[in-house]
Amino acid sequence: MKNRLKLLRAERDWSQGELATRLGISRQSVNAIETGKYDPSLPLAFRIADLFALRIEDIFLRDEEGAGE
Amino acid sequence: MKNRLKLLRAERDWSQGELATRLGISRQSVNAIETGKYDPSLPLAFRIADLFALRIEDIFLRDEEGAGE
DNA sequence: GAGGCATGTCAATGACACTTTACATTATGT
DNA sequence: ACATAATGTAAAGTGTCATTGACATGCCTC
Repeated sequence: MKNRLKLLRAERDWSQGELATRLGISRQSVNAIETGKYDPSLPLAFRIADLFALRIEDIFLRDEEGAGE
Repeated sequence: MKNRLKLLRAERDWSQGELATRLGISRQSVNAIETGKYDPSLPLAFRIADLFALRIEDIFLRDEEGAGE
């Protein structure tokens, strides 16, 4: 399960801490998700999608998706 | 976090056990998700969406969504 | 009424999501 | 050189996801 979180965050010039605050989670959780340590829970994935006004499928990708690029 | 799992399963005439097998999880897990005991992990949510050929947002709903119906 | 099937639920266990505290690194500014 | 901000990482703790095994119910059929 890959994700485009780091990219989306960079587009908005947000630090990990700032994104964490907006999501109501810890900075370390943001870091862990970005660096692929684990996947967020489904409710958190929805909050992330809402924050960026995107669909979950546009932020989180199956491991094959977009891999060959 | 609500979900339309029971409905989608009924449309296909699958038992909880049959759905569980197709998803590679236990029957009790299917039951627990359907009865709202907990939400699936994000990877499992993707597997469910793939199985029904739907988007996650079309199966799992924020608590407000479609509530007033 | 006995047998099978689908469902709901409970207890116990292991794995993972998320937390706090803490430390190291790198870059920037004074 | 010192301080600050951002990032990466680690350990320990809590709660939730998901597991198996078991038991009870209702339905359907024989």
